[in-house]
Amino acid sequence: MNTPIRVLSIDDHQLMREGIAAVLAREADMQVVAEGADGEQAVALHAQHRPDVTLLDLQMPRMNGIDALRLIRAQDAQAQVIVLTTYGGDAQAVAALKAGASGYLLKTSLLSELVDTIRRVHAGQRYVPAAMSMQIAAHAADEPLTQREIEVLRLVAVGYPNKQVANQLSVSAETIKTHMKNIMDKLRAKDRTHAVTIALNRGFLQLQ
Amino acid sequence: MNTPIRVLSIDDHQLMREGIAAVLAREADMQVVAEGADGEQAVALHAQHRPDVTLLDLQMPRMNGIDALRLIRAQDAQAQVIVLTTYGGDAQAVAALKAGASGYLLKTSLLSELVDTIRRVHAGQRYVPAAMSMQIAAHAADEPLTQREIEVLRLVAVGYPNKQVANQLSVSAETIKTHMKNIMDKLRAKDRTHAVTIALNRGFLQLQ
DNA sequence: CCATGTCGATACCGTAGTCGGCGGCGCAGG
DNA sequence: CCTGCGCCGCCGACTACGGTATCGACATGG
Repeated sequence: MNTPIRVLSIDDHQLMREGIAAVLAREADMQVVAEGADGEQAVALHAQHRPDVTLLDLQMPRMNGIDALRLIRAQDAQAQVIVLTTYGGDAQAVAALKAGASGYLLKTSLLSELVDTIRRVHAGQRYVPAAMSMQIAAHAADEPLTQREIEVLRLVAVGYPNKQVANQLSVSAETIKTHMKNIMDKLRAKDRTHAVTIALNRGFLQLQ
Repeated sequence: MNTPIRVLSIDDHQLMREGIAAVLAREADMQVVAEGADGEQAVALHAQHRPDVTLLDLQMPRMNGIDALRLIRAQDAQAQVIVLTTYGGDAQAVAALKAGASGYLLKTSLLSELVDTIRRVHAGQRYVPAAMSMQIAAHAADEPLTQREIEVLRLVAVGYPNKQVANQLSVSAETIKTHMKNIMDKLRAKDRTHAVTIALNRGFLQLQ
């Protein structure tokens, strides 16, 4: 290990970054070369340092992790990014992997799993731990929501009746009903309220 | 500083505990005496070590932080506990402070804020940073939801119609309608779906 | 070309949400 | 003490909205 793995760490929690730094400092073959607190910094720091591996949180201010990931991969198709998040649901994980993530870890992971994943990803492997893979697999057969459906659901979540959603999106209320029907079928929800909580749990929607 | 502040650190994220440990290790007047990963460990470790200050996450497996906090304070009314959480909404913060927390910090806090709060709390002060205080103050005039109302809302969140909520709670459907009316008034929600998302945001309900 | 997403409609029924009113229980303050 | 007051529970009637079913249509893109 003459040349250590150069790691970029992106997380809006300063405490979490300290934790990551402390853990990686104990590994002889790893070195944190830069840290950032939001998506914009992630893109800038990646361009500047070209790290071997980037640890990236989702849910950050200014620019979310998925968008940052896409931009990083657009600038450097070889970029190796491991998403390290609290919990996003299977939909977010799928979105991250589709956007080119090489790993998807939860912050509840063991430290050994983190350093292990960094080494595997640096070696060119894609690695998603078993627990997360199973989560994803459990919903692999489910049709994902379309962008439009998510848009509709986001408005429903904040209490808009169908008619107002329709106005907002400049379509008829009947169209919204059709969308809601499809959404509830896909999510196997009993009603619109249930659809929203399922979508939150699975990561199609975020709070706020 | 001949006798350092003895700190107990409770968080289900091993990475976060590492971060806390790394930060406190740099402070000459602080010392982490034990770490735990859930509420039950929190209670046991507090009884065993009698730390000066306990850092406590909410949202942990086995026993949540609020219940652990209550048990710790029941065993030792002098226990100084700082809640350190991702974000729970004002309702959770209020619940924590009512349960006897001496501080309420977000994991997004600056490191300086954490060590500062530990020193203040150890000195006997109650300390809640400005950002959080304002959050709480913004809803101080709002009437909180009753236990019963939360119970109703929890069932509504998973798609139960009023009639089934009524059966579940062995009351009439009209009673549930009354509860829902009161809930929506208190939360200023437009409908039941909105009520659920507001309750999630403010920490009256948790996902899952 | 055909699958998919988007949009639209009609009609029916059940549920949600509003309004106003009623009663009992337990607890803190005059 | 008993008087509120808050919480819980209950009722009926009315209106609005949600959810179902079953259609049809058009554009895009693999």
